[in-house]
Amino acid sequence: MATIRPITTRRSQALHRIRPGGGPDDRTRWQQRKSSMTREAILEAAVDSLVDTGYAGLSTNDVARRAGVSRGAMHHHFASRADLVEGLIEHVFYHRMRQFLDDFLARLKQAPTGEDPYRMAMELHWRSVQSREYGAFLRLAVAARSDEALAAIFTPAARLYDEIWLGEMHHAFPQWREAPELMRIANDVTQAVHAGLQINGATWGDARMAAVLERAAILVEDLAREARG
Amino acid sequence: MATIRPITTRRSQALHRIRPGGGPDDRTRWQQRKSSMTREAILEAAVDSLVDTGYAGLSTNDVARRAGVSRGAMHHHFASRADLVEGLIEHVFYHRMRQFLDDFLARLKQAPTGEDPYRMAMELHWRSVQSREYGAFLRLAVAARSDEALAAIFTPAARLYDEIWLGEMHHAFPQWREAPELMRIANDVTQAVHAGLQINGATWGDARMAAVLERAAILVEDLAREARG
DNA sequence: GAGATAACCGGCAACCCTGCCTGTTTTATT
DNA sequence: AATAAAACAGGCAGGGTTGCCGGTTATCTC
Repeated sequence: MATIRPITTRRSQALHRIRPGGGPDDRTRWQQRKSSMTREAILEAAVDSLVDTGYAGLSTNDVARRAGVSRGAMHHHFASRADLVEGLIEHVFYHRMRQFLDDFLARLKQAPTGEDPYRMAMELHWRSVQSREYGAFLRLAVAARSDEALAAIFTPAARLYDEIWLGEMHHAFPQWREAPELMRIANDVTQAVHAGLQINGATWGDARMAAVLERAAILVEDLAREARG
Repeated sequence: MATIRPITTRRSQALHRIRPGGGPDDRTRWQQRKSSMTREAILEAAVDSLVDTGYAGLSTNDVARRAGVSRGAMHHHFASRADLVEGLIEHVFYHRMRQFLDDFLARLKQAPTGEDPYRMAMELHWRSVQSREYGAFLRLAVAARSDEALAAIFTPAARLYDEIWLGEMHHAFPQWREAPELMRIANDVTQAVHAGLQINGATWGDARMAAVLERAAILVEDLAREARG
């Protein structure tokens, strides 16, 4: 049983443990450093390509073009399209989560005493679903519904990050410790509503979106009240 | 201002008004009839192709193959991929809505007095988002987020059907007449949650999905209470 | 400094998709 | 019955994508 330490000293260590290989901040070997930089460039371009053209439209050619990298280099880092997709999934999950958690933990640390932490978290999550990475996530999630090969990579990754995510929430909101299932519901409802709004938002317009967001916030507050007593 | 008639005599006339051209049930001219039958077959195959391969992967070739139709016939009915997409969008919206409204109005008519109509409607909607047509809708909605040409066709169609949909709900639940915006929120929350669950469901599993569905149902009942007084 | 190794380059063959275009068969009109 | 028109068939060129492979350059190791 892991001891629960204050979040301010943790800075989402679970995420760091997950991250494979040394990032671009490896100073000793220039070759490896440059290599991992082009790798990152390729993955960033892959996110763009995925968001622009969709999963089926994602082509190694297009990605190499966008990244300003030769097809040879592309093939060196990712031998096949499947390899690229695998790296892409990792990349998308990691960066989206990292972005949210960094923002979240930072604001939790320096929060004004009056601020409602649930509203704050929901607002940050809402911002995170508007990111490029979430666009990529949506593409992948929808494609995985009917592509078994993709699902075989995507679903386990999604489950892993979901687990880490819930763990972080658990640490961030110790008030819910007596009712973890209520917190999980609050989390799931938030994510579901935000995902749904990303799907239907363009049709409904800002006003209707805002109304739904507000109701979701109230629901989470209700759950928090329920958890306290 | 249109007079409000009992739904049982209406059977979603608005939908019939929308539907372009005579369907396959045109008995006079065999040529036209057969033509519209292959057209339907093509569109059905297009739904399959869209769900299987995604919007970018949707190819006229593949659709013709699935429909068991020559490329010539394909080209005759839909001169370009864009034409096919246009027809496909119409087809998907129409059939999904038609399916839901038919089921909904039928069950409303013969509802046992004890049945909660909101739960019933939500259950039917949940079933409808599990349909093939909703899978196609998801593909299109996600693709339209970054494809302007697609969005130019998709968004107006989505708005039109949304309007008809809300109109039908309005007729079906006259109890909300005093608070139409609350009913709209109930509708939007339901659709958003169900969409979000279609995105995240594979990751979360059935138990978590059920919990979210239950909370959404409670929220809708709260809104109904609020609307009554 | 020299060999080993990793990073990168761009061409080739096979395949698929699109849009167009020329025929052929089936149905409608008169 | 004859002409018009709609429905359908399938080939062709142009372009894009994939996976692979031989060659080149930069970096690491000893």
